[in-house]
Amino acid sequence: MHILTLLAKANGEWLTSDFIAGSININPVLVRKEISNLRNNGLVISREGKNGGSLLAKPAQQIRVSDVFLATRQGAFLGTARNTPNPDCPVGKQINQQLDNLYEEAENALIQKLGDSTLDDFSQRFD
Amino acid sequence: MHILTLLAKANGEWLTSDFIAGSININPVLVRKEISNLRNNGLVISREGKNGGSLLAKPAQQIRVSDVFLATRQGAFLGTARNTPNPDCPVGKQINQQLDNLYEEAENALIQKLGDSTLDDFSQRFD
DNA sequence: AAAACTGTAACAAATTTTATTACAATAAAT
DNA sequence: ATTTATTGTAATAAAATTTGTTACAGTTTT
Repeated sequence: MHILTLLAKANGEWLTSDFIAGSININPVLVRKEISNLRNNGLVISREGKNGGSLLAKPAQQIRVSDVFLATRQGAFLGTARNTPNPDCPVGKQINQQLDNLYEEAENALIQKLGDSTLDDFSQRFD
Repeated sequence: MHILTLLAKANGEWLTSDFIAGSININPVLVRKEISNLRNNGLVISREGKNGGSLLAKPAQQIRVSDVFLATRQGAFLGTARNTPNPDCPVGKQINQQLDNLYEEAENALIQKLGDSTLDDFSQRFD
């Protein structure tokens, strides 16, 4: 959201990973990695070379916050089952599947809520 | 949820941390730590000594899934801001506050959804 | 040709999570 | 009473994940 907000407020200027990293206060390589992901999800475009940088791929009014969530989430966001429960226990045997079901329902409610507002709405909250 | 589901299906029997750990397939000390948290949140009661263990503090019909979420979440669940953005950037200066606002709204929608079902509903999904 | 960028890989450091060991305190069973 | 089984908790260790760094080839403008 930080990256995208900067891009939304850049008004067509190509922002460099260095500039963005300076605002977030992290390493530019991490910014480039995340931008790579946002690009793969159709939210930004980038150009290489001198005067390169990134730009929103479409108007901020057309990017829902849920699109950002979907692009940036990594697997299940509510609890990542890192353990392998006991298959000989009736609960252990099914718990991961049942939790996945529960999480999916919960996520759908969340996504619906996040679909109510756009990147433009969000970025207008800043001075 | 795994711990609570086992307790819900135990029908008044005191389950030991060893038994629960065997179902989850983790170390019993981790179970005792989480039970300590659930106890502090009024969801389970425990007793020490021989034949000790834990029990639900109230009927599973009276425990909403949102109660479990609220008891077990650690801080903000959507993105934990571990970085300190640049205070000299208009976006950096405000981003954490604005994200907190966004997350809070989103969480409220999630909590409302999770309030629709109870631990009893969840545990009945198991054989 | 030089300068300013991106893209990406390889590696290192820091942080967080998970596991283990240990043991005092407690309560039931014998 | 003593033994046994259990919780509660601290201290420490190991493993996994996240974050940061360095390096450099490739790209595009000047």
